[in-house]
Amino acid sequence: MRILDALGKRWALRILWELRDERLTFRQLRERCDDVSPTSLNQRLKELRELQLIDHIDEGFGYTTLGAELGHQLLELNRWSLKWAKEADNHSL
Amino acid sequence: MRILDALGKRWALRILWELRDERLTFRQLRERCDDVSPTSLNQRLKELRELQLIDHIDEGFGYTTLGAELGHQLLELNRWSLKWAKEADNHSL
DNA sequence: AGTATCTGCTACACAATATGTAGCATACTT
DNA sequence: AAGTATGCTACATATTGTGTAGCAGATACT
Repeated sequence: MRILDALGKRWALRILWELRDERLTFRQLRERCDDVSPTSLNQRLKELRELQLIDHIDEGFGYTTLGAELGHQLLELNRWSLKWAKEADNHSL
Repeated sequence: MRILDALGKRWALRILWELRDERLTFRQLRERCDDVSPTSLNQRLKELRELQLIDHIDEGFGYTTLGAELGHQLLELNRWSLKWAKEADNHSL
């Protein structure tokens, strides 16, 4: 469950989500992630790089080939969560 | 991004994963999640219940209808992560 | 009635992790 | 040489998680 544990850490999913369709610099990524602290961001980036999900070539951070596949899954997850938002609201959340 | 943030908290994904094909009691869930502290488990369960992803009727904790859909996504994610494990190993991790 | 054994969950002291602000070192531009 | 990006680190503070013990309720059995 190595990957699930990694994705379960704070900001990990969010970081991957924010990279879904463009490469971002460290600072851009910070802004998108509600100004997460650079310490935390750097820590997560390090881990995600070790897992070979993202890399840091030239113009900032972005998906590796492997990471891109995960990104696709996140898109599905998001499509679902939009539906979730509707239904959960209907049930008075 | 309410849901993504919730899923990004520690143990959240793991908890959902462990419930993928059967209802579990509080204690069973603890064991499956590497003996996570009851404090953390309870905290996460509370949040996931508020999000209407899991419920607690009769025989322990399990998916709601909404949660079951998310569980399906996690199965996909897992299928991918198995493939990931192979490839990442090949690239000398 | 008493004991045993489940259940979900809380208390609390301690440890790990995240936050927020400042700023460094490097590179590129002007 | 001064300005402006980059990724990243330092450090004090706040938040969160951990680990152990145990409570209170329900069910079952003697």
